[in-house]
Amino acid sequence: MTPIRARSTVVEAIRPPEPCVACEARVCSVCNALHPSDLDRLSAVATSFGVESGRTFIEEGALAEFFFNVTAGTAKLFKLLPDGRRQITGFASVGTFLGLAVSTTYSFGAEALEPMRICRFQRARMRDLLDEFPVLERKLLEVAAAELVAAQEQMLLLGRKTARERLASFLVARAASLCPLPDCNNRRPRNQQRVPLPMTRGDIADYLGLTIETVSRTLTRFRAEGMIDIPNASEIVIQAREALESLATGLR
Amino acid sequence: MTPIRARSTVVEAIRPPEPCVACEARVCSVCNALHPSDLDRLSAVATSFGVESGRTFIEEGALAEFFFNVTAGTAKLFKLLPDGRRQITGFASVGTFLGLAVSTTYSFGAEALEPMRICRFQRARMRDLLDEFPVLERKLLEVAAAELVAAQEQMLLLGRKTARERLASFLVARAASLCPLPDCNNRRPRNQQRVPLPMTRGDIADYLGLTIETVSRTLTRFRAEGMIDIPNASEIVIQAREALESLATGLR
DNA sequence: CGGGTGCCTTGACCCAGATCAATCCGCCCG
DNA sequence: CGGGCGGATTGATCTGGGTCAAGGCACCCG
Repeated sequence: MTPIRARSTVVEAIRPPEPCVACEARVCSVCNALHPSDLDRLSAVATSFGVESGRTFIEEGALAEFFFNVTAGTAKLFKLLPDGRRQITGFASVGTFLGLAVSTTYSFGAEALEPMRICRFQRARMRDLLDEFPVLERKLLEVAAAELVAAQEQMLLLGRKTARERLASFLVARAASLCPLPDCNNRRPRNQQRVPLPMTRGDIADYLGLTIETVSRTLTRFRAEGMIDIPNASEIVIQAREALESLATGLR
Repeated sequence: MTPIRARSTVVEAIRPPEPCVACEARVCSVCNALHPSDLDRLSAVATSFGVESGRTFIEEGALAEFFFNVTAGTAKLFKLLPDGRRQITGFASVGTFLGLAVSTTYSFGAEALEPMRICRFQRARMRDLLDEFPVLERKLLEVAAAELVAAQEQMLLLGRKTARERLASFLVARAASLCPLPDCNNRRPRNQQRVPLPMTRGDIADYLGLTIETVSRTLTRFRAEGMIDIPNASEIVIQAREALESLATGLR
């Protein structure tokens, strides 16, 4: 309700937030590094707020005042060229920690794909918290290292993979991210796995360095080849995971 | 002289190394985070060794036993697809810290472009060191965050920039990396700046997601347009930095 | 000093994916 | 129920950069 900053990207701010101990997103976020008994220290510096779908809540180049932690929903992270060309560098979903910038300004923008709930920390206060809990800093380093590995993988995709390989990689990665646990119920059939795509074809294109048309055509062709099913535009069903996986890894 | 591991990628190993206090690379590396009086702790776990030009000293997929710190020379870091397609994810020069992998295996390979000297730390021992010196861990987090920002910039390049924009970005970035200091002597003329290119055209191509031929043609065209000079294949001279910079940022 | 080897450059041609241009489809709203 | 709207799909065509193919050039080594 009450916008916090001049450039209102915030829809609704609640303070105090639901306490961190009760946070459902905690298990899959950096906050999990803290001992439950220390969570009230975290709650003390966190502010939770909602973001409506389509809203930009991080502006590339703006003063980087906060760190963020996604507790619900999905966002796209992107960089822009002056003429409007866009590269989506990743999608942030529940548990994602955002804002690990070096500079004083954000090096990327973020826009909600779905209604979101986000936890926000003042950078300065976060610094204190890191001093207090080295285990949290270690966790952040782990997360950063993992993202770096993912970023390098994406460079390989963008620099050297064909359109078919890019789409296959994307679908396989999406499917895998649904269920990091080996025997999640969604994974049981392994094939027939339903993969939600909360982003538009345009977003997928901007993530994979392609055009909307190529994304659409390639998906249509995957369907014709029996590798996927497309019950509706925002969901695909994997029909031949092996085939997709070997395409994704460039095995032809 | 004495190869250390089975798969000998190491040319020469010296133990004890030149002590860290005397290391010329320290000022531009993470080791600088430590107080000089603590450097002997670092020396105690470090091993320095030389790598000859062309030698692969990190094998993608191999067990990640070490962290590395480059103290002299330059390496290319790359990922491969099964059919040999290659993406160079970065170049590591003096001060670069390598091996921030999450997994137990390296997610990229590294090959020396020039004769190198490298400092090596057992991962397990490094862990102890990080526990002992949180300031070192903080420094690593900073470095990782900076690399993440650079990786996102590279994704924008690979996904959305034209060949000309890619080469312009590359040359401008190389020129800037020569001299992080604002008034380094090399920078004085700002134009006429000599930029060494220790990598081959093939390496540049694999870094920018292009082919050798496109790299060569584009550089030739830059020369014809008066933006650069090419005294020899492994060096260019920037003649019109403004023009290159606006090309690099996509301003047409 | 000559021949070889590994880049690098240049030219001719080709093609994967971009661009341009209609539809189409699902969904919302009056 | 109809019409408008924002994606998504599909078709036709174009093109930037890839591929294939000759040389060229620098450097090394015998």
